[in-house]
Amino acid sequence: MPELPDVEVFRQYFDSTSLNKTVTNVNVKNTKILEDVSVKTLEKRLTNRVFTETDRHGKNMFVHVDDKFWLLFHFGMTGELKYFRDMDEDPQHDRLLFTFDNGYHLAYDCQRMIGHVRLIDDKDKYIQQKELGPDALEVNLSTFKDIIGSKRGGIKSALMDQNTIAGIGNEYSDEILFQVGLHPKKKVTDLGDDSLKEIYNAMIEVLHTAIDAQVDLSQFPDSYLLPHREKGGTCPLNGGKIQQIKVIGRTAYYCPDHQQK
DNA sequence: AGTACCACCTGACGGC
DNA sequence: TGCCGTCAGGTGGTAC
Repeated sequence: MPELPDVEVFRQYFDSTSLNKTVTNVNVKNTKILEDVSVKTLEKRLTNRVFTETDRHGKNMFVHVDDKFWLLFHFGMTGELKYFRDMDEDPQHDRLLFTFDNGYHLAYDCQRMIGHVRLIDDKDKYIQQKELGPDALEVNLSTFKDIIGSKRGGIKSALMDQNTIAGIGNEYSDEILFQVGLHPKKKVTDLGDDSLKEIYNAMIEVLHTAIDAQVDLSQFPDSYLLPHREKGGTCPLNGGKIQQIKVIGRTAYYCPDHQQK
């Protein structure tokens, strides 16, 4: 599901396909994905414009339009981008389609329509208004220890809280805790300085590794949980059976043999 | 402040 | 074969 590494790969994909071309047509195929903007306004403000650069904060992708304002993509659970020429390649759940002056198209495909698109004038102000925490790949160790260390609940919920650190969701929080050998429900207050530092290092390592692998699970290291994160999965470290538990309403996967409370 | 639970939304899957 | 309940999970709202 689109978490920080996925969104970063989408951003790189967007950069390599859709920058510096004039948008000749904007086609909103399902209005449910629009947030605080009408079809008319979106079409009017994007037609005949150029996407000039991109940025990302957590799971949010920002696209600068004529260096003036921003188009925000949030991918929800099932969002993705596809760039193509012939309309027979138009993906099944295309909700928003751009056409460029070279005849190619960019589709925002979102099966479950939990993602959304909106226009933003001031990106930093938007991040502030949403009260998002620092981006997981931008935050430094000292800030990480301060903000995670001040939490009272479990470590998994702290890592997934976008207002604490932005970018980590259910799957990557499982991977990070797997790498450091901590139980998902371990209380943050029971963690020492060294543990927080280990979690921080694992977070950076896991996120970079996933981006380098272009989030292709078959390219992940053998020692990673994610390729084995399923019912009946086997721990790649000790052959133990991967367990599932509910943590703040999410299904957490972990290896009980080496991830203890 | 943290957690529990619900809603949004579609499609896959298991049970009968 | 086909219908139904459940689940996936990012986000946001409400209740405790």
